[in-house]
Amino acid sequence: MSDFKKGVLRVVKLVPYGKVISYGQVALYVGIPRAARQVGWTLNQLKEGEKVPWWRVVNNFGRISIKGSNFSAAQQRDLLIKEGVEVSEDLTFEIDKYRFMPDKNLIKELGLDQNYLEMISKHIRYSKYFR
DNA sequence: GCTATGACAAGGA
DNA sequence: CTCCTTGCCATAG
Repeated sequence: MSDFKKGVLRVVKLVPYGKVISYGQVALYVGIPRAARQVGWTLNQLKEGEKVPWWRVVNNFGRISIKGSNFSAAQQRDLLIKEGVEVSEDLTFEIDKYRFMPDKNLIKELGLDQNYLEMISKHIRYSKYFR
């Protein structure tokens, strides 16, 4: 398995019950800031046995954007609602209310190198989800 | 090694 | 708000 895929699975597993994370955020924590599309691609490859809470991964605008997959948007909505996320019929919700924000320790555990973190801190667009 | 393909993101019309 | 365009980059073939 590629490092990228391993990283994605690892990050997604960190997201707790009732919280969500965006594709871009996952990419950020894996260490490749603009690989959001690949995160979606990776989740699409999931096999049944892998215990990964894929339904907690959503797009950055508070919308379920799953397409052409083993799973459907309706399924994802049901799973999220079951965890207390109030998803409307049009598949949107208040992402700020449910977004997973790792604390400093957790970020440290991700093992991202210092240069990367420093680089991110200079880009407002990406530093938003590190605190 | 090269091309096409996305469960994306952001900005503009 | 909704569409459209561009940038993006790990895989599959």
